[in-house]
Amino acid sequence: MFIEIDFNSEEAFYIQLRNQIIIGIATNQFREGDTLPSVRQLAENVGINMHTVNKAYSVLKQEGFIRLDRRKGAVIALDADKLHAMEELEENLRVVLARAVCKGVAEEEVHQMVSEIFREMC
Amino acid sequence: MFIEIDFNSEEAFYIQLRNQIIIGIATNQFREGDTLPSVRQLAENVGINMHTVNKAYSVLKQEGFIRLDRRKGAVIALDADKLHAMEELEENLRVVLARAVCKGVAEEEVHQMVSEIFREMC
DNA sequence: CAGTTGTTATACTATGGATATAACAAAAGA
DNA sequence: TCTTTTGTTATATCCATAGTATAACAACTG
Repeated sequence: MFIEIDFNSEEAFYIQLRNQIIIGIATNQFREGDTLPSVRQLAENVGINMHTVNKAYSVLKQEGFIRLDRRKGAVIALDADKLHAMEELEENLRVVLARAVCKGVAEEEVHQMVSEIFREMC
Repeated sequence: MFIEIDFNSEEAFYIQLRNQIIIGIATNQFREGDTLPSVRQLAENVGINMHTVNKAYSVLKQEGFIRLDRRKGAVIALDADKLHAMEELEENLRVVLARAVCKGVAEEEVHQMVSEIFREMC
């Protein structure tokens, strides 16, 4: 799995890391039980500070995507709190879709895009 | 149209304003040509500073949702750059859906949610 | 034993969010 | 004409966050 930082992006480094890892899990490049690189290792690989990686991992733990093990490090472990995930999804979709609707994107086009993205996942 | 600030939210005030106005446009509470409240007026109504509202309006202009007129103020005016909107939508959906997929949300459930949200818009 | 792990603590810089005043030209209303 | 309101611009300040830099410690690994 390739993780890399876009240093020109306005998105915070730890958010970029978080999102890429979540997409990695969704696309099955990381699976339940797999171990992520150590904070020092990943930090060196992508060229950022150790604490920034640590923050990304902390957020991922707090959001229920990984478990932080003293001996194994960061392990993929999903909490599967589906109700909470659905609520969060709806809030996010409402904003994201509103932006698209204003610019003339049709419902059918959204459904197609959703199907296409799901084809890459699971 | 009710615009209000959640002072406990972690989201920046100007982002909250931006999102609510965009949703307002998408749900037809604001229509092309309608005028938004003046920066001073809206600032007083929702209880925040004038410059924060000004920033929200600047972002909305830069993103192609309103036009800032010397005489009329902030006027709803969509640039309808659909190609750009589609690209942005796909990027956003990829992250948002990945989070949901990890927590066990099924494709069919997403389609239903999209349809439901579209029912509130247009 | 040496090296690596996660973890915690502290300190510093830079940036961004939010506020507070202030001022100005242009437009609107009386 | 006078006053008010408009958008706009310019400073300045305060605080939180992002990112980096060292450092140290206990626990696990080889």
